[in-house]
Amino acid sequence: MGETVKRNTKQKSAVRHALSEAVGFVSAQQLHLVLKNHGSSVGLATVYRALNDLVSSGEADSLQSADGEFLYRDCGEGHHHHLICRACGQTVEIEAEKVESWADQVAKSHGFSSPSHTIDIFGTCSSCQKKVAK
Amino acid sequence: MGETVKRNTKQKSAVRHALSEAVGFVSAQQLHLVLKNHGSSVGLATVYRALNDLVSSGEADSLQSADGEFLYRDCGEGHHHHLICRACGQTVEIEAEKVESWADQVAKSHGFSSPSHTIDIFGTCSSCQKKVAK
DNA sequence: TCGCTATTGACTATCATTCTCAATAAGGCC
DNA sequence: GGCCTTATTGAGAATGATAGTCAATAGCGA
Repeated sequence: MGETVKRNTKQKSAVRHALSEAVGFVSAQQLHLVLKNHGSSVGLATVYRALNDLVSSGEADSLQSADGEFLYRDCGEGHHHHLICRACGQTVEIEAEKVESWADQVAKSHGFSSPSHTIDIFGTCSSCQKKVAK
Repeated sequence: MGETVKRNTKQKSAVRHALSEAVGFVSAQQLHLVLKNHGSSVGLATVYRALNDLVSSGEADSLQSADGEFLYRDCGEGHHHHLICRACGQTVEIEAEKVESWADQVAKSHGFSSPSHTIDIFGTCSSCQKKVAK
């Protein structure tokens, strides 16, 4: 059974860095574009692979947008949730300890083990409200 | 400005009915298969259209599975959330009034309007736990 | 530096979902 | 009931995100 030894490559660091620079959530495609525009000609497939690695190692966070696209975000700081503007994509990090424990309790009370959850709030941020109101 | 007048068609009713028969969440593709097997040769595109209509009219609920597929469920009874088994797909409906209002409050306190949210809990149900343990 | 092999990148494959458009049929009107 | 307008359908093709393939490349331990 081979434990694959991870290697650090320029490409992976490039993706990691681009992700840390990005504001809010970005798609793999967006990241790929950004990297191209900055000279790093990283392959699209590599961006996907790097992002998946980052997510499974807990360095990044992922969620699905309303139309099913996967979005990623830099996230060293443990588990948390997001409040996302539907219009401009601005993201606010949310503390949700109560909800966390609620979710775990609900799962346990129904006999479900190893619970995880998806909790995200969407809305229109104040500046986007103004734009619409204009 | 054209208000498109909706028509009731066999196909739409067929989808509605198939959805109401289905247990838990089903994908559009699954529904399409079921309909085919039952003789109704409804087009796949039509299933998608019907499901979208049902969702926007509030007759159905939709969520995204972990791999980005859209799943649908019959749902006349207003807003609620789900506890879903990762292994077998079994679904439990959850009351979450507290969490609802928490989500709305969080949104408002950050100046976000017209809040909506995505709250789903995933876990392994007791019978699937047994299977694995075997 | 050498060698092994994880990783890359260009391409292709997959798969869900949406679009196109001619043909069909729902439902109001007579 | 029959007619007419037009929403809806269905088959297939288009789209678009993500995953797989495989030869070539490049980490990194020795």
